[in-house]
Amino acid sequence: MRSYDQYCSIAKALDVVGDRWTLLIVRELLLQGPCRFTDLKNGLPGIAANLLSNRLRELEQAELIVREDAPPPVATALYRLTDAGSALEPALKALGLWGIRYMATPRPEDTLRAQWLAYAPAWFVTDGEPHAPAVTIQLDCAEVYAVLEVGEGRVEGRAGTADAPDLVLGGPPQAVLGLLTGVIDFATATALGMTSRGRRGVLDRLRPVTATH
Amino acid sequence: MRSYDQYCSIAKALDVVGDRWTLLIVRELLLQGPCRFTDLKNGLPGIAANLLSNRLRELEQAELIVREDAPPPVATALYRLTDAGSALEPALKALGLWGIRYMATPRPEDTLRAQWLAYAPAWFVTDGEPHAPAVTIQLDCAEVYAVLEVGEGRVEGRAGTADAPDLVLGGPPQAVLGLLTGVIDFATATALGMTSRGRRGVLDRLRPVTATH
DNA sequence: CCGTATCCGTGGAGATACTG
DNA sequence: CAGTATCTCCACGGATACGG
Repeated sequence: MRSYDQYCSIAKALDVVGDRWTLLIVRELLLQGPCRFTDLKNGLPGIAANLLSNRLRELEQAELIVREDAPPPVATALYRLTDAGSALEPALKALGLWGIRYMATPRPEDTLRAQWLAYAPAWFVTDGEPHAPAVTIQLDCAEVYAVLEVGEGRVEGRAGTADAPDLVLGGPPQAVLGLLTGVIDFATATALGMTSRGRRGVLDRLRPVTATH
Repeated sequence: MRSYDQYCSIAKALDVVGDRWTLLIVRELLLQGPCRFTDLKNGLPGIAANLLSNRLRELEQAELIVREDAPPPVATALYRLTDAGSALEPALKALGLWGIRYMATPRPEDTLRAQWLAYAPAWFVTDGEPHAPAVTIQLDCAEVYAVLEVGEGRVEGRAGTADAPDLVLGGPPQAVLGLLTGVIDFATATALGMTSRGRRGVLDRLRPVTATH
């Protein structure tokens, strides 16, 4: 990216990560941990292979990622965030928190990945009853599965399924995530097609994070 | 900007503000308040007039800014952030905090504006002695003037000059801002050409903000 | 299978000149 | 002063082919 040539830390940050796709690559590495080229390509639907290749080289030169050889069983290169790269997490969180306002309107052409289903509640919702027993919520949106573990004041998310979840939410992603992030209520989510099975009362302990100015 | 078509709030945010120059336009409106076209052009050295024009139209369509007629004395259009536009402030702060790491290396071609000199301490530094009397620091970097008011736990910045500052810092911007944001110490700043006049002890009450993960 | 390199069509970015 | 019009050029996106 051409430099803005401005002595301003925002402009400097954008000089490094302002290119198209760059921040989304960092997002994937934050959510998934060290990735192979193909993992990244799968997590970034729409990116061209040559562009991903270019971006990874640029990120490596900027020392936001390192490329390293994976241990024996994999035998391929892994891309991993450096400390400087990981330090982008607060910026991505702030941007993602702002972007929630655009998650309410459904778009059929939008793709979905399990890790995105998991990170939104984990980043933008807290556990309002830290002393209550931990609970597990299973999310199932359009064949994409994620698990939320709620307890000790935190909400943690991961892709995949749980054995005995306390609550299972299914249906359109915008209904499930809208409910979890607090932009719509239970009745509205249900009207949008959300299904729920189990202890829906556990939803009451979730508290949406609000922006800190 | 072409949409990423991903159901992810970060991607959605970048769909709206990921275009080149867009976030910097928001930065100027946050720092300067409502602006005329020319104010923005001056605050964004390097932008082409047509591109600024395009971006303003896009921002207006996205309802991040409103274009309104200024009161009689000015008789021209003013661009003002909406609530949704102002809500980008935490994201810009997080990005700017991350970008501070690139402020240490001097680049002769970088431009500087007084409002950038003012916002960095105001956003990234706090007053560590909230009960001490308020003090005023004058910054003078390359003919660019800004004032910091430190007191009651806060640091506020503005472009311009002060009558009787407690401390005056001058010299290369990277020395002055590097010192204020805590990336270098007083001796190093002095070695880089920073000059100081007045009560340098007031610097001890400044506390750099660290990223909140 | 993993990743890179090349070619090409399209659109956005940037510079300049011009107009109300 | 506040933009608009026009032009060139490069980045992006997509497809394909190639090297390890």
